[in-house]
Amino acid sequence: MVQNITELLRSNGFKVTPQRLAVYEALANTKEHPNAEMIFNGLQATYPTMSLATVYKTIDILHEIGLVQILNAGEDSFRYDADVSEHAHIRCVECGRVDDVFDLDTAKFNEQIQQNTKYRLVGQQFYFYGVCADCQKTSETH
Amino acid sequence: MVQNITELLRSNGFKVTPQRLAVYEALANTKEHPNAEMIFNGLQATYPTMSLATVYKTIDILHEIGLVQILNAGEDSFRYDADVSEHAHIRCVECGRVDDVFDLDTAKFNEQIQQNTKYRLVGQQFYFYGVCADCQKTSETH
DNA sequence: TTGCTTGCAAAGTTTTTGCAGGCGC
DNA sequence: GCGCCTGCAAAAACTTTGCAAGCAA
Repeated sequence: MVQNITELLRSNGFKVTPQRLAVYEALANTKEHPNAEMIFNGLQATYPTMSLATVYKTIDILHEIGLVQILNAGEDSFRYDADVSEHAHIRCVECGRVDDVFDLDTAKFNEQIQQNTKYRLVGQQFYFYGVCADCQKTSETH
Repeated sequence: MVQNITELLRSNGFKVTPQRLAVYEALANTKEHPNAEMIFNGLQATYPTMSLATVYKTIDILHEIGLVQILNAGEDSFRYDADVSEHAHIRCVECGRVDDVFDLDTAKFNEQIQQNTKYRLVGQQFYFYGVCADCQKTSETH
């Protein structure tokens, strides 16, 4: 982490509150790519008064200051990831879990986009869909 | 088109109705990647009694029989594409338009996924985000 | 004729908004 | 103390569902 969340919030004119720290911590300590409700549920034990609206508002801020990336893996809800490095994701079409996919070489795409379209590129998201190891085992037993 | 929609519906046990043909035609005749409401609005003139629920139900069937792919370009609503070939999409972060991106070489990813994860791969979706030509012009004038 | 399909309305889900009280600074 | 922030409730946006009437086969 180049700069801690407290500093980043302050320098962007946001106040530092326990809720904001808690939501970020929850995201930073999991690889589950939770959606808002999963974050909310996870915080119920330690922050019983936390509201779902606050989770959404906080994520909005965390995304704005570059601490969280927003995923759209073909579900009804958005998922969030505190690892903002450029990496792809893969979702299990059976159980819905979402995992990271690192080390894909996508560098040359930027160039191709510049050539094939008239867009000025600002970002990208790559999603793969498949059946995870656990679900493959389960189907074998049928 | 390898097989026409009428045949495909029948062979999958679905009835052929004017609504189903109309929704598919609407999707096949545009490159706008419309969402359900856009399709619904576009059909209002010729099918005044068409309901939004029918659009959703029809898309569900069209997707099931492989005539439509579902896009999740980071918006609140899903978009749909009657071009089911494997190709990427790019969305303008200013105006929201979604365009096709063809000819990206993603073949070697399949192999990399098999090596880096334990998933059995079944599909993929690549999204790019940028500023389209029109919106670049607009911002220049500011 | 049979039963899938439509279209309306209602409900469900996810996310956003309004506002009074509370807290960071 | 000032003004942003929280949490509740209500609303908004999108999608799904239930059901009576209608149409494809």
